[in-house]
Amino acid sequence: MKNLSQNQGLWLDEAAFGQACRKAGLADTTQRRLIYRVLAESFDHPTAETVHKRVGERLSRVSLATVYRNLKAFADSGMADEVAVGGYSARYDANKLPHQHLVCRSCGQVRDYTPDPDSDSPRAPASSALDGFEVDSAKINWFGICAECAAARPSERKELDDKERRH
Amino acid sequence: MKNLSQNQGLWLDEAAFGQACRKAGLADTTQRRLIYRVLAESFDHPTAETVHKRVGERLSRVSLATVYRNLKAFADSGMADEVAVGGYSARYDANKLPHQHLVCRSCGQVRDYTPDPDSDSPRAPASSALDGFEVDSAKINWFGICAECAAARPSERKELDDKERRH
DNA sequence: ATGATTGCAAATAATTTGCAACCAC
DNA sequence: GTGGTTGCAAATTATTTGCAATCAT
Repeated sequence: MKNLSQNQGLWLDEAAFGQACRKAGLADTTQRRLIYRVLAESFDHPTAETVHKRVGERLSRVSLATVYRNLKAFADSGMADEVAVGGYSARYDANKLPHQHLVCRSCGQVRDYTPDPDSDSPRAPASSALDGFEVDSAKINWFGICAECAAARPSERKELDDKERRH
Repeated sequence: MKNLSQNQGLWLDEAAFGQACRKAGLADTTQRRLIYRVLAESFDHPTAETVHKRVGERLSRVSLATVYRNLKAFADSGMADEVAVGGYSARYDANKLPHQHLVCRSCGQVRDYTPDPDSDSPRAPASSALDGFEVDSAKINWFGICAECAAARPSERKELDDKERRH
């Protein structure tokens, strides 16, 4: 597990977490803290199930329902984002710095991609073209085949979990 | 219902549909045809439930399972796309021309947005930055508040269906 | 103290699947 | 004919919810 001191602004440290909770009207509980910490240190955009598994590997007996409730609470309060890439289950991401995603059609992995600020970022749509729709944020996903899957001959490719399918 | 003759390349006409089915190894059945037609004439990125409802308004008794099976078949064969915007259910889109989506956080509606080809489109990531990931397509969603929701005072805003929530 | 949060189990929602009858090629 | 497709009902999977006990403020 990565040390929290390596944080480069991607996630909230202990103090910032407490502050964010207070601002959102959320109590600062052991479970909540742990769920957030696990999410913040996961770079694979885990589902609720996966977060639950990882929380379980660590410490306490946190119920799956609590994981669901908290991931949603984080998303509602802006402490984390939902990543919608297709697939039956929701994925979450604690990285609040602007970034995009690379989604492999073969194995389903989701990687962060941070474009070069001035050259690669899509410009927000000109508001003149939107008759009144006010854009406040973007979610950009690039689909393709990751290096590992491309390297493996098709027959050897890591199969998608059923739950990851549907792109 | 819009006349198929208004098609401007967005969807497959009768002949092209048959051809696409053959290429994908799919039989050309009444239900399949009808489901595709309903999807192609829907501009709101409907869920399977919604497509099923619309198919039912039209004609035959097509089962929900068949709608699910076919929407997935269309997506697998490239005849349609899944639109992942968050929310519990999958949405589908028969429009194969490159475009982006505007998603209202308040009412959940999903609108097409076709950027000005040279100015607004995001450039594909430079492959040098992706260590081996081969991008083949993009899905771009802009989130915000639509004109109708912005106009309504907050209390009057059309509430999200539970199923539409989760952005 | 008071209200938010948790765990558990039961409920709901979305989607998939097995199988026999049926339709397209 | 033969294999793909459909409808139906039952099964699965993901997520939510009610409620009593417990924790945070």
